[in-house]
Amino acid sequence: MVEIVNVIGSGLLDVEFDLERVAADIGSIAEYNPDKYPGMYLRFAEDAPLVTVYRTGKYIVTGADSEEEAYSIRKRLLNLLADNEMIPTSEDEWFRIQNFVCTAELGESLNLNALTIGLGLENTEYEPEQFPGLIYRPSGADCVVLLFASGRVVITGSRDLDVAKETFAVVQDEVSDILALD
DNA sequence: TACCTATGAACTTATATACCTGGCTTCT
DNA sequence: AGAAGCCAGGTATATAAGTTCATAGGTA
Repeated sequence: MVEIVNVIGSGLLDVEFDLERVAADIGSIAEYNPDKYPGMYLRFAEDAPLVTVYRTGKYIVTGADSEEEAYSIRKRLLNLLADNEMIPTSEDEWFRIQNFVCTAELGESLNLNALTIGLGLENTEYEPEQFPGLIYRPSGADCVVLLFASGRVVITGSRDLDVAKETFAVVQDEVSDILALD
């Protein structure tokens, strides 16, 4: 069972913002400290995903629990800007999911040293003194899998949820084959 | 050698995972 | 006072973004 824990998306509005003014107009849900970071932060509610808006009109949504939530936050951003007459009307406007961060469970404790060998040294990184997880980059898959001795797994870097799910299924098979020989 | 351009990396945010360490508090 | 426990932060992963600073290379 692959569970989404974080969705990151980015988009473009075909306008240039004066973030100082935008932050002032929007009020307390906006936070802008150009000395610290060039983006303006926007959070609709305490536990809501974070939106980072840039001078160029580009923006990022981080911390969504689903693709739907990321899109609904984007819609709220568009509505908010429209209400404040910073209307981003353009054909160039776009938004896409850039990264799904997921967790999953293999249901058994893992011998990470055996897995490093079994999954292939060229595809794995395991330095327990540096980080307790095994970093696995399955060849061909455009995502990265972190495996922990507890059997818990993190799948990250995928733009497509189905890719993350398929990758986990493959890893699940590979791991059970390797551990059967161990 | 001096100056200019180009590249690249750190910064920030979210999030799970887990292991170590330092600092602080609490209990004996 | 010393031991024990707890909490926070650093370690690593992906990804977008703009700014800023460093370094590399090339040209004069």
